[in-house]
Amino acid sequence: MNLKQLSHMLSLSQTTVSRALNGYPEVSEETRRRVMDAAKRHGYRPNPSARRLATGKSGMIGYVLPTGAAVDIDPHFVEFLSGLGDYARSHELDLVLSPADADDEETTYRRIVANRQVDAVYISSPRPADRRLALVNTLGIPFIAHGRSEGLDFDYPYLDIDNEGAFHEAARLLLQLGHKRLALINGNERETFAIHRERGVRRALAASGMTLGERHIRSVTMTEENGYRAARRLLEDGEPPTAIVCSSLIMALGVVRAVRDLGLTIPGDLSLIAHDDVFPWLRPENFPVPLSTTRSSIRLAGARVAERLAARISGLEEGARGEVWPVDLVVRGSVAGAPV
Amino acid sequence: MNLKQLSHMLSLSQTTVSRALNGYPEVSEETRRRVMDAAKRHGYRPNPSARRLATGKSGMIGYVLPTGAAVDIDPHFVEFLSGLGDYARSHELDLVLSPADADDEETTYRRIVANRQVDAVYISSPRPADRRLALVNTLGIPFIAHGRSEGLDFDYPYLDIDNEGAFHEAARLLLQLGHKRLALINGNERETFAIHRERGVRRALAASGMTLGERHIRSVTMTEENGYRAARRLLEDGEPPTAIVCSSLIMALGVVRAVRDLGLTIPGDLSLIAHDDVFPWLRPENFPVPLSTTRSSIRLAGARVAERLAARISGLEEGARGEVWPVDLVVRGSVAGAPV
DNA sequence: AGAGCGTTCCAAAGCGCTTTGGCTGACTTG
DNA sequence: CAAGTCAGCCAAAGCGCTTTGGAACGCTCT
Repeated sequence: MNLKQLSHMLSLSQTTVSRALNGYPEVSEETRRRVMDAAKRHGYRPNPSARRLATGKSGMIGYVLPTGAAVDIDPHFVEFLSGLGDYARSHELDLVLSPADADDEETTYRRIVANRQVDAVYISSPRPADRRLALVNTLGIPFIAHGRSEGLDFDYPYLDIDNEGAFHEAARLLLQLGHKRLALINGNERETFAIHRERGVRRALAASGMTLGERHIRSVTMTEENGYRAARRLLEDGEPPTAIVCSSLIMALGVVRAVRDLGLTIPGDLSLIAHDDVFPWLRPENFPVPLSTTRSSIRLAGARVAERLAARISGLEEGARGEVWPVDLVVRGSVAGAPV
Repeated sequence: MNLKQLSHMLSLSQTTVSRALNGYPEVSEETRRRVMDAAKRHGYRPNPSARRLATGKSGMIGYVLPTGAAVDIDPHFVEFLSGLGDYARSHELDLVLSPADADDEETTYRRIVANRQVDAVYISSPRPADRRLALVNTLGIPFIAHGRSEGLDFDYPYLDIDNEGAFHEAARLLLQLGHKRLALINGNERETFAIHRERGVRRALAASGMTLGERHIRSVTMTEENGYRAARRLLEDGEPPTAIVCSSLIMALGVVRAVRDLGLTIPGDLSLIAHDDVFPWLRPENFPVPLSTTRSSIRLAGARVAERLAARISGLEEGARGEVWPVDLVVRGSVAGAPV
């Protein structure tokens, strides 16, 4: 059943039927109703390929997926996707993942824009001066960044959580509990979120007249193993920290293991707070000692990004609106006063 | 630059240019070369929307993503995706994720097929008598299942690992080490892979004249918490197992925690083997006691599925070819002889 | 020389939609 | 009452590609 047949059936022109269906004003209400009815009754669905050729709109949102033998997709991605899907599903929006060589994403961005394969894209975890943002900005395709960049000479729309605030609060709590030696096990230092978190911790320390020494900060890819190594190095130091703030639950697993291996205890010898993006399969309350966290559902962020992307596509949202979500500090058993 | 302009430029018809570019035989080699040259020089790229309308082929592969508030996407998905992307990238194949209500995926499958949105789909972890397989099979779209179903009255192409064999080997090893009380912490019992794994364990036990008692098998969703609970229930039983085979690394985390909480040790009191899909961020060799595993890279599977999907799209692969990959049994410190 | 054939190209008809630029007829306006 | 306005509809021209059904040409063969 295509437009031609449907319009013939109604003794109307394709023009009128098309307009009736797409809510254009130049068609009488009665005709519109008649058309809508017939369309529903015959299960007419406009052919997306045809519509796409005619309009240049695809009804899909895009994501360029960096791949390569040495590239690991962040496990958070799947949760973000869940949220995105939650929204997209109810709006018949599809998501197209365009795998790209991690060393040359630009080509892929250009391709999907030139081909008009998607109506909008989202960009995850932009780094400082992220080239992808500059690129999509000049290419003129609607987009939203999940996370922020720094040092760009233009504004852009984004959704981010208050990483700095979250880690500021976490550090402040630890300081209030009397800890004098704080350490930070952070994500890769090239990531903006890691920079913000470090900033938060530094700000809290500064407020108490302290600083974060070189030796008390580790920036690594967020794996269990790296968490372990970082923690060992910190704890085996001459002046080991009495409290650690850690950028992910997965790394926290490694920290806990290191603490055990060294015969120490949480929170007796070490207080620990980690950031929790809320995984269904690994929950901080189930850590050997329930883990205090700065919590923010990455899933909700996914849904919100999808929603805003849809709004941008339909022109409801414009400009470089930034949105920063507050982060909860959830205190559980893993923090205590500094050891004497 | 479109076909019309290019052909005008060459003083050829659109037909000829199109055929030259697409490798049809009815064009002379000289003309083809001339066309190819000009196309490359002017950076001509056929408009995919137009091509798609004309041919009905989209150059994309599809995946229906079940979503919903209560639905969690399997974290393995992201690794599978990595592999898929590795292959797809080099072939300019995109992947479209169509989010669907988890309770009604059928509508979405019908839509993407009717709309010819994708040239092929893959279906993950089919369950026994999986309706999706029956559906795509009748809809006639090329597909490949990652995993197997059971009890279907037709054959279908799939890629699976030898779950039964893997768990058979794991159980056999434990039996050889003198363990008399084996337990299995499995994935959801409705999943085919869980059924196969159970079958493998039972077969090994049967070969030694033993059986797997009701109390010694747990089938749960694969989270850390469920691993913990299952292990506690097993180990606090009157006749606790001396060895556990476990369906995932994430659950194994929970098992290890339970063992600790109960004041037991691995492998002194309990031997443990888990299945490892190979995550970059959680490695069995880094468990408190290095974990023995049945190992199979889900990432490689993703790449292979993409490859076969591409082959099916281009007609190079046909029929219901099944492919079963062997699984490595990697022995590490977590297994030992049965306690006396 | 004329029929027959294979090669190489072309014009035009799709694919199914949106959108431009009118056309009609009824209704207001001075 | 003529001119202007406006709602409501339509024909046809795109969008840029593939593919069908020839046509033209040069060749071989009888």
